[in-house]
Amino acid sequence: MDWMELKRLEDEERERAERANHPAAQAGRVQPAHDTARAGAFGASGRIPGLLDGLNAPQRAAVTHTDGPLLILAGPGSGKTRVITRRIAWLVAEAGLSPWEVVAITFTNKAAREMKERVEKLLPVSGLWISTFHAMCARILRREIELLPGYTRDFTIYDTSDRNTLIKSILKELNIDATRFKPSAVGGWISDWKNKGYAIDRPELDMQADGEDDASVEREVFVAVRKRYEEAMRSSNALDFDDLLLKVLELFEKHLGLRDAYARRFRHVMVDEYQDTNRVQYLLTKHLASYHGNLAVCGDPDQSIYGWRGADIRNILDFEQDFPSAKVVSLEQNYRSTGYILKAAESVIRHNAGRSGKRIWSDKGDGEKIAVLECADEEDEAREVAQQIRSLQARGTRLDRVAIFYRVNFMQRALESALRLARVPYQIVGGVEFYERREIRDLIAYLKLCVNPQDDVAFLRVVNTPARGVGEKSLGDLRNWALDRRVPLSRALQSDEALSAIKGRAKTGLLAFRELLVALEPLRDVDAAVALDQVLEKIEVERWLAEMDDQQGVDREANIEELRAHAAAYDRMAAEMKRLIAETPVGERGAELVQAIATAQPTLFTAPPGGALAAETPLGGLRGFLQEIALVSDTDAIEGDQGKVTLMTLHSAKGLEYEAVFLCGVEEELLPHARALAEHVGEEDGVEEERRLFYVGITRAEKRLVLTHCQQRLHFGQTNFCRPSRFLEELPPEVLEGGASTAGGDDDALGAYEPATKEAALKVGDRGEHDHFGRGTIEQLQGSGVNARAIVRFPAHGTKTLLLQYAKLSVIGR
DNA sequence: GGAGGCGCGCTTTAC
DNA sequence: GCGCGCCTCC
Repeated sequence: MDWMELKRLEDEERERAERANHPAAQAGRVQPAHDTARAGAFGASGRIPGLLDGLNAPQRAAVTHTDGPLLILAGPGSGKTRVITRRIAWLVAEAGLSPWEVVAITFTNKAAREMKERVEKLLPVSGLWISTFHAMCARILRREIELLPGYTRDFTIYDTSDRNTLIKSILKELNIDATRFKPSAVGGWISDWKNKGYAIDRPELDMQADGEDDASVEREVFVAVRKRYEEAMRSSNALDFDDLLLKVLELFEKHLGLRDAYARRFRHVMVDEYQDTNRVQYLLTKHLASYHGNLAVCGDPDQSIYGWRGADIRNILDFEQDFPSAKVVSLEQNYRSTGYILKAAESVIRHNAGRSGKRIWSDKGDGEKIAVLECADEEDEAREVAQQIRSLQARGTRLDRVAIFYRVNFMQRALESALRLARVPYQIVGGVEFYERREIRDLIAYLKLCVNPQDDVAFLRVVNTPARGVGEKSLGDLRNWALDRRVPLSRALQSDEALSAIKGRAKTGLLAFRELLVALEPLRDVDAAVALDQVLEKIEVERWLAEMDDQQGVDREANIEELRAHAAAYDRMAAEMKRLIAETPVGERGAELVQAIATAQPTLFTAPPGGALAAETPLGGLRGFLQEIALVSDTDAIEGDQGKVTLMTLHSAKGLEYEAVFLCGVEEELLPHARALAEHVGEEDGVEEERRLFYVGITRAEKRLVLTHCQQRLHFGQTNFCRPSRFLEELPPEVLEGGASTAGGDDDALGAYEPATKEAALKVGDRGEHDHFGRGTIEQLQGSGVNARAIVRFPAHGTKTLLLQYAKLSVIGR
């Protein structure tokens, strides 16, 4: 019997088992007393009172729609999370679904965690399957990947820098000039290519499909590297982020029985932030919903900001064509921001073409006007922001309700030092990550080797860390031996033949490392903290630290300590979850439900103890810890109530809200970013995505919004002049504070700047023309410099105060 | 084979 | 302005 046939049989068997275990098929077996599985774990409605309380009409419609496809167009602050969580609760309590029949996909782990908590607050259930695409796929793969040749369930996950390291060595191996073809760029090509799902359905496609000019050298490089990359990944038993999704897609397409098993299991599929899904995610979603057809997606085309990593806004725009029977619900009422902020957001986003004309509105008052601050340079900007935050704090705003956003990470530096100087506590999202630090990466490489010795990237990282006298030369020999046979380095290391050519110190070192690897082997099945301690002991930490000591020795020790704490915390969490599941505290969790889950446990998703609850069972142990840290997103670490201001990029800000928001660097070339303005980017596409980014930033603010821009900024240690962003001109003057920084009372250097020249050219009584308001007469002139304002009466729109610096007001006559 | 010094290039955005 | 990579010297 050949292999494929064997797999088919397995799939069919799986399918049969699934069918047999389907709640519908065994209702009688589950709970004779209550018809639990069908009628709802909580019986008649009324068990969960008030599920619809406080919802507006469209929100209710979204919550109660239970059959067929559903598109929820959710403007910012429209209570989307509320709708999703209530909807999940509704499906379980009213529509009779079991929790494990619902899968909800969120954009970050943090969102998943919060959503799960909120649902569990509404009704005492467990076993909900709420996670990110990546976490979900990792979990499916831990179970199913051995259906794909060459992989085992002990696979490691490579992050972007692991990927680049591997590509770098491949470039070297293929004699390709790594200065001309940067590993990160080549890695980016590969990632783009994968995100589009070409590997599945159009394997022959190469980067030509990206619309790149088909400069043949580049294409050759791409094709050659990609091939080697895939080989090396398989030999290392490693998957990159894109693979996590792609391999599941591959499994689903090659093994329809498996696909169907999952699709049948998930009677309802929900995807949040649907506007930012890429093609692979789209295909996965379709597979998951292929059996029951109950797909609910939620998103906002105006907040699509991940085009650059393959997100395809058409997924959401074309949903109705895609699912002609779809019900569409628009959530337009905003519960987050005050009027001026919303008005600003709306008039900005209006400048994008091809929108659906969705509006957002609020019944809150106008609120505070938006401040636009012009600053001398990035230090001045940072100081100003820090000062304003202090005064907000003095007026009673909690610091954890304040955020600072910026377009690019490097802007964080100036802000950080100003905050430190002003003694404003802060936390930074992303940027220089804890897990990026050298000693941490080294230790993680060791841990990865425990579980998956085939991992060549990890092997190469630590084979000579701490120093064992293994240099380039001897390592080269080993690598060639391994390469010739297409085996992992750890295998080569086991072979005396491979080592035969190596002599002296290097040989001693390699033999020592070989022994070390053997000693690490038993650690694959222990708890994370135990494994880490063992590794630390075996590599002789003190010596290692001493060796690394480049006047930061103390820091490193603290970092290692922190890693230990993380590992121990993970172990505790996993143990606690497993205990909970094993003991299933009946009282709080809904007795029938838990029983039903335990009995109706389908064959999927790891078995006992705990039945279907295993859907949320952490993998546990070292493997689980490694998976967890591979998939944490930057925003997952945000602390909510620590009395700290939060700093992050605009991209990280999606989905969050703060009482006060400072958006820095609202300048041409920064926002919109120069790259988005480059000729080869579809000019409009680029700017429109930047505008959406700006829109996302604005709409995070509840009450207070401050936009800053500088006259000059330090770039690569060079001073560059900056112009205010074109987006500022798109803000209606009436939502802007007239007096900029003077409003707070703690005014400083602003008045000292060179006055703008515009007001000199205007006189009361002049006739002017404005982009939005048309022609009008100037009634009054106030302020000077950046604060110069004109009060203009427009016959069509009434009297407006225009901040001359931004208003497109031209004089047409006196 | 390892350590220290110099020079280059870099900055989108991230799971 | 900094980090990484390459080069040189021990």
